[in-house]
Amino acid sequence: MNHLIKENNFSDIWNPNLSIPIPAIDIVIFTIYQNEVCVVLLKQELDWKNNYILPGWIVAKWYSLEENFDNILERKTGIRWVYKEQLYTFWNPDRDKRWHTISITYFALVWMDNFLKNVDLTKVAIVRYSDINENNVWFKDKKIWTDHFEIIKYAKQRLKWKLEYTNIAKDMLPKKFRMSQLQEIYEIVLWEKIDKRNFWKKIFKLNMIEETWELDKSTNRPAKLYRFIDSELKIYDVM
Amino acid sequence: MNHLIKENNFSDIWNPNLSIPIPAIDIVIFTIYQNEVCVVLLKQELDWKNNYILPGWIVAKWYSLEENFDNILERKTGIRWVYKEQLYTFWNPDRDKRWHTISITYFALVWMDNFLKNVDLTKVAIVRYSDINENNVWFKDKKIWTDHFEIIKYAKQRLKWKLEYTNIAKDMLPKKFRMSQLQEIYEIVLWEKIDKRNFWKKIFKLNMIEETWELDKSTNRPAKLYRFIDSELKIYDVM
DNA sequence: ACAAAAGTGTTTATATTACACCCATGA
DNA sequence: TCATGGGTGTAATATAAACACTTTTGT
Repeated sequence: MNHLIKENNFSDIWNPNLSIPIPAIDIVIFTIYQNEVCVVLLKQELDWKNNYILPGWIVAKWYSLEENFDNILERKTGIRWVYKEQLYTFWNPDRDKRWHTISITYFALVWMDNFLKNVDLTKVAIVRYSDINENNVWFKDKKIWTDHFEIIKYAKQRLKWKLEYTNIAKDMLPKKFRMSQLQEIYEIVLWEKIDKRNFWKKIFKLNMIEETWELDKSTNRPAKLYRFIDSELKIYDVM
Repeated sequence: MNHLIKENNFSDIWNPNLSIPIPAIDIVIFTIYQNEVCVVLLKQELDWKNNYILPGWIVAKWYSLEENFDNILERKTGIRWVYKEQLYTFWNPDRDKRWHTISITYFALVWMDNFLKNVDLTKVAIVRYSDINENNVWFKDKKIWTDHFEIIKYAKQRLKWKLEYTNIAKDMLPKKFRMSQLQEIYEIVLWEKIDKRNFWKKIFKLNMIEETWELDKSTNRPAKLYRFIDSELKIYDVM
């Protein structure tokens, strides 16, 4: 761990007379695991329930939002170097009336293999998006706050939109990948079956990826490996 | 003025040891005036320069972001009841190093006639978007902060996107309008000439507007008046 | 020889673009 | 009667969708 913002208990801000709300960052981390969209949440023993919450913490002064994001992500989950994007800033309708926070939300994407190398699994839970529902209740009696659920839904929507008109899929894949792996990401996130010939044409018309001339022999018939042309997020005019 | 958040000098937050940044709202108000996209800015005498700034102020605790927005907008400009949309939350790279604010930015749209009824023109300036430029300098020696310029550019981009796939134009028009007025909005904001037959087909395929069966006789040949079908913002699948 | 995933084109339907003339009214 | 903006349809092009069989390898 380097460049972590020094531990700060923020003891000065709990004064009930403070006239401003407290800015905080909350992070929705998505990854594809077992052919499903999954969310990384913190396990938290709170009150009498077993709750899951989004990784998040108070924003420290004199550091940029990005620095605060990196710091909170690493501290809370052990993960570093992810794709991140700001989502929205929510007013947090105080769950417990003792304080007022403003939640600046981000979403992050990780390729599962990278994720497993870095994450601290004692701290986090991997939860299928489809297991999170309107009633705030999951299998195994786990619960999530309604406001966090709303944020996750919003993030999922953003992910779908981005997939259709950017090269964001690169953050859910290894550097080199088979065309079928790319298509799988689209099918899982967009939740629809895609014709592979049409998919191929779409991707190549966008000039999103290129051949590496290497072969992946792990499947029966070896498959060409592709890579993304742009290493940064690229927004395409249409798709 | 009703329901205004009570005046608050926020005297407690200027303590240099406060460990959190100060959340603030900044508002980009767009309107169409003299066939151009214009921005509503505050005139401010600051230091030795004549500056224009975005209307904005610190977020008060225990009020939602929306309530804070309405309050700030009315207090700073006299305007009420506008279309508003949150844009992005920026880290404000302290212009003057004495404090650290986080800027939660919104953009707002007003139809010029409504605007003129409500606005306090002693407080604000109407500035053509095209007169704001990279060098922070305008005609008449007026300046704007670089960070505010970036926010305005971002807002303008958002406006263009929204125009293409939502009914947001309703907030820049009277309740009933001629088709040519609607097309004018599109031509001004998108900055391109549009074929009126194709425009007609596009708008009606989206089911965005309907005829009122009234005629506007103010032009040479009377024109049909239309109105928007949905009174709320509607996002169309494609356009 | 069989199973499994890779690879590859054409046809059809839909959506978008380009384009020009007549009409109703006020001055 | 002329100037002004309003009103209207069709053909061409581009884009998107539907669709099935062959190939290569491992077992």
